[in-house]
Amino acid sequence: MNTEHNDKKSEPTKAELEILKVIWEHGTSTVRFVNDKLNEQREVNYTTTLKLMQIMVDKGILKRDESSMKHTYSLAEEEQETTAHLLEKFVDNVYRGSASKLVMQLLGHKKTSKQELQEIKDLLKQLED
Amino acid sequence: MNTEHNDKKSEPTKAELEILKVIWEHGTSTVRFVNDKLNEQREVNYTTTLKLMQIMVDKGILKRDESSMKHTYSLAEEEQETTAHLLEKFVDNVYRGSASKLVMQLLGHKKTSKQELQEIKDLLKQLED
DNA sequence: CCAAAGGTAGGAAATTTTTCGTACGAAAAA
DNA sequence: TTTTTCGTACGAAAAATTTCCTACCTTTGG
Repeated sequence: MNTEHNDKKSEPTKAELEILKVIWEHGTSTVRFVNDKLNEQREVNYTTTLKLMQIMVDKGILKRDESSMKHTYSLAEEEQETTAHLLEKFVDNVYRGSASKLVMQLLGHKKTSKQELQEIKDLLKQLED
Repeated sequence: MNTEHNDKKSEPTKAELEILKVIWEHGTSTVRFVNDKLNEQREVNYTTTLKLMQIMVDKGILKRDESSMKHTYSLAEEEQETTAHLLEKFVDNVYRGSASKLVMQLLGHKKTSKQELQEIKDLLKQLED
């Protein structure tokens, strides 16, 4: 028996999601890189980010490559798997499971740009097969 | 100066969202009612729910009517305002602001029923005006 | 009137999440 | 070689969230 893993497929917390966002956008990263990105938004201590990423490995959200001194961290699960899971929960929690209610609000929302709207329509057209 | 209010438009926490769900579904409620609903899912102590709802009043998420002994709690903000706000954040956090990416995943998702899918399509058709 | 049932208030404990201090090892620079 | 820089490990503090205990008040039933 080697490493001690935490098996529960736990949801990322708020701070963990921030880190995920960086890795989703830039791919496999070092702690230094992620921390620098976070610091473009707000001040975070390096060891804070390190600790969080270690926790995420323990939770099974990230994988760590320890072969070189500067460990690199990558996704344990595809971005789409994770977001799909988050989306499902979100629809349940906020729209009582009604995906169409969500889309309705999205389309009615001023912040959704014309371009986004057009993309969504195109998408739907494609689905007519 | 009378009551001490907390002005920050703070996001509901996880536990608070559970309570919001009940009030969204059933409207203005007493603590007893909300607590009973919650207990259909998991065991929660009455005073826990009470405390949470008091906190939500302080945060400005709920309003309290204290005129009768059994206080009743109602929404301080329309359901749609709240969910729109949550949705916007969700799109930003999980889909880097791309609403179409979200819809794409929703449509591709097995858990989205045929019926939901049809509703969404109809909705889009309606928007062709 | 008295007891029981059911309500609110508020502090504090318990838990979870976030942050950081300190120790220590490896690599790079002087 | 020595010092400085940069990395990880890990425990524990701090902060946020969730839970519940206790006190006390009001209403209801006997």
